[in-house]
Amino acid sequence: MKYWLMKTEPGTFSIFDFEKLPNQTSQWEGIRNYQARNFMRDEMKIGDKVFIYHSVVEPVGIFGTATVIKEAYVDYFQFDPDSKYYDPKATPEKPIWQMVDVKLEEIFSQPITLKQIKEIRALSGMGVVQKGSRLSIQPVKKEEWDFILKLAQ
DNA sequence: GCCAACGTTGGC
DNA sequence: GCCAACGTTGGC
Repeated sequence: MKYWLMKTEPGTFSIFDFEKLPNQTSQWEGIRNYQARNFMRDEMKIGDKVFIYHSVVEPVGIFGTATVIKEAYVDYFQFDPDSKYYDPKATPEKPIWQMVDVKLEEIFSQPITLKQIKEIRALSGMGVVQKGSRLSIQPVKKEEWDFILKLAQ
C-alpha cells in the first residue's frame, strides 16, 4: 500500500465538500500534469491512503485523509469544451488524462498546517516543503504518514 | 496582489 | 532538439 498527498484549492474543491457527495466519494478530475497523471495511472491502487491538502487559501495544509476506491480511468472532462479542464489535443480514441476516485476517511479536528510541517525535521523531505514544488499529486513516505497522523490526534 | 519557480508551447 | 515566451501554481 502506498501513501500520497493530493492538493486542492478549497475554492474549487475542499475536503468538506466530500460530505455532500454520495458515499463521501469524489472523482479527482482535472489533473493536467504528466508526472501527477503518471502517479495516478501507474502507481495508485485501491486502498492507497491520501492526504487531502488545501493550497492557496489560509490555512494551507493537510486537512484530513482519504482512500483510493477506484483506480485510474479516463477523465472525461478533457473532451468537454465547456469544462475548464478541456484539452483540445485529447480525443476519446486517444485520451491523455486520467483520474481516480477517492473516498473521505477522516477530517482532522485541526489541520496540520504547512507552517507546522516546515518546523518539523522529520517532515523536511515532504514535497510540499520543497521550494518551487508544484506537483499536485505527491508520494508520501510511510514514516511521514504515521508522523502526521500522530500529530493530528 | 505580487512574483518566483516551474511546466508547456511553438518557432526555428 | 533547443530555448524563449508564455501561462500557471502557490506561498506569502
